[in-house]
Amino acid sequence: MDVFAGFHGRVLAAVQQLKHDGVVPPGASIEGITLGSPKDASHGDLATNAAMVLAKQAGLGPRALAERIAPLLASDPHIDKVEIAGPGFINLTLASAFWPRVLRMVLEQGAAYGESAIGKGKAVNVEYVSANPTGPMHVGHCRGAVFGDALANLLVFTGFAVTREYYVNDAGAQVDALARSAYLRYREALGEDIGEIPEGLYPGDYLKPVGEKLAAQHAKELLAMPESEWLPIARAAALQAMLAMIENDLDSLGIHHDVFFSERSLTEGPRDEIAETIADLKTRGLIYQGRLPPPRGQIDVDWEDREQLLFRASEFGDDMDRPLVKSDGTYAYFAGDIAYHRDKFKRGFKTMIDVFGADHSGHVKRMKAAIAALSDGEAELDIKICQLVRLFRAGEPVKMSKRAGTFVTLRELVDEVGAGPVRFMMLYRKNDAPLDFDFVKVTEQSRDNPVFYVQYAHARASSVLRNVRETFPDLDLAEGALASSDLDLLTDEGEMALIRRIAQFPRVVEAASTAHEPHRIGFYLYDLAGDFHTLWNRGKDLPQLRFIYESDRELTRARVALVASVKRVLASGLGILGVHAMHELH
RNA sequence: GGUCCCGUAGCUCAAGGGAUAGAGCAUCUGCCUUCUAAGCAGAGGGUUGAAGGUUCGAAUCCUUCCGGGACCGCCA
Repeated sequence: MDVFAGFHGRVLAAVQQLKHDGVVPPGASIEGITLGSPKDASHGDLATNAAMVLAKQAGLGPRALAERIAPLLASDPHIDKVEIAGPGFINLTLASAFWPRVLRMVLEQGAAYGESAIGKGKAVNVEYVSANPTGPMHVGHCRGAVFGDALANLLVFTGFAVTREYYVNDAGAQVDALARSAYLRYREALGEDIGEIPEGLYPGDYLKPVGEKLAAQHAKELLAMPESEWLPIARAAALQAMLAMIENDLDSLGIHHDVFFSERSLTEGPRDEIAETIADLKTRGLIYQGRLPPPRGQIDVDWEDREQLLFRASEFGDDMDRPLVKSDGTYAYFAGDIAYHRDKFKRGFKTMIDVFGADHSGHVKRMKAAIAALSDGEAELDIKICQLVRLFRAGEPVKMSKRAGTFVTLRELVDEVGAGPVRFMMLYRKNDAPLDFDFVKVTEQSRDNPVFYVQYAHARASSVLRNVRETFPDLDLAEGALASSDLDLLTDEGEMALIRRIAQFPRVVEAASTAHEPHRIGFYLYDLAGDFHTLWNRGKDLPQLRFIYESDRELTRARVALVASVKRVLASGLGILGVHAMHELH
């Protein structure tokens, strides 16, 4: 629950009153009226743009209209001062008695503080990771995985019914290549010298256990079979092992999906869902046989101009129509992806979020086109593209090459710096901006390292709560008990700044959720940690500002309540990011 | 050639269409030996790539250009 929510209603009520009084036309649109916290503290605690938004419609100057609104707000007992400023802002200064309510709310609600009901229980499908099951996960997958997971957490926190989903690309040529690679390892396990793994197959050692398992299960049976018979067996075994490995990698980051959706199941299930999808599109008149122009500006010797089955994606904003069937007669990947999203829609998801890597940016328009076509515009698809991650070690780029085998896996990353730092850093950047990840920096104990800085604040708060027991052993430190402290005793500017910051948390959460931008939580936590550290440091020079103030038990109790609130919000925010809050640093 | 993303302080990046565009690092100036903990406080630093447009109001939305990155039937 946002502590400021009531004030927004107050502003709207004032506008309603003015409509009643004939100052503002009854039909005036109140869209765009906001109530927010000004950046500059001298502008008060809250500010609304109502007068500026309505000025034109009311035929009054913004400031003149503000003069009419202001008295209506001033009557609120929680509002101490109403000022008109700048081009027509109405700035509200809240009564000092208001602020203790914030902390009381935090302490009474505990883990629920900051939760929101804006999701209204709406079903949202978040698809993320969806790495090809052909090997271990590498760093490139990591960002999308963490992003999708944190976004899902954020949506849950704001009242959505979230399903976390992984689309398993277990159909197509690369999975057959995987199967052949596993088959080679099987022969190797039987004692055969297989030599070098041929080009186009997967050379990694991680397939050796699959070969050994096949050998143990089937002995030499598979050797006698034609490829058409052993391939499905090898494929199934390899896929199972790869998925287990991927789930294990994801587990090391605390990531767990609700649904693993098999691409293969679209055509090998009870019905051919891709054929159904194409038929569906056909009845909508969106499928035709035609030719595509060759790609311009690049030489493609393999280009073959041919009639093919096309989806009219261009009618829904895509740049051109898209083929659904390959020249060999099998479905193109896109056809399966449409069928998959159609399946999501049929399962009741009207809001879908796909988290893609930068290399999939070209798919955004066509996927949105497909969703619009299949749902008659009823479903909404947001696609979040995570840009590349560049690895550094103490400022030096880490060279990676898939061929040279110097590729950094997700597992290596987590093993070296830990899941928490990996998650936090992957989220400490907007998704559509590239991200630099420095192995050394994330483990540094400095203000420059936000992971440390935020964790340190939480550990420090925990430390205060431990230490206060020595001075006041009888203080009840439970949040519910601290809520009844005399919070009016908190009057220092540093304390007030902290309370105001804490009061922002619910709005930051809602804004981050609405924008699908979990990074905002990370930046908020950094700011909150900064306010807390600053106040702590002032206690060095001014002992009367210390949280634990031996000569005043009640004041200490109020300050401990503040510290407990900071700790709670830090923990909640870290929880959304999926980072475990530390009680001690080591 | 096209599509998408990015361009903000010296560097790395924030900023729900809102007021004087903010942090950290670096630089400069002071202070300091701890309520177990990263030392602390302050200062300077900007034509938000450029030019138009929409708006009461633009870093944010639209158009064009410049620069950087990703991608560009029949791979998934």
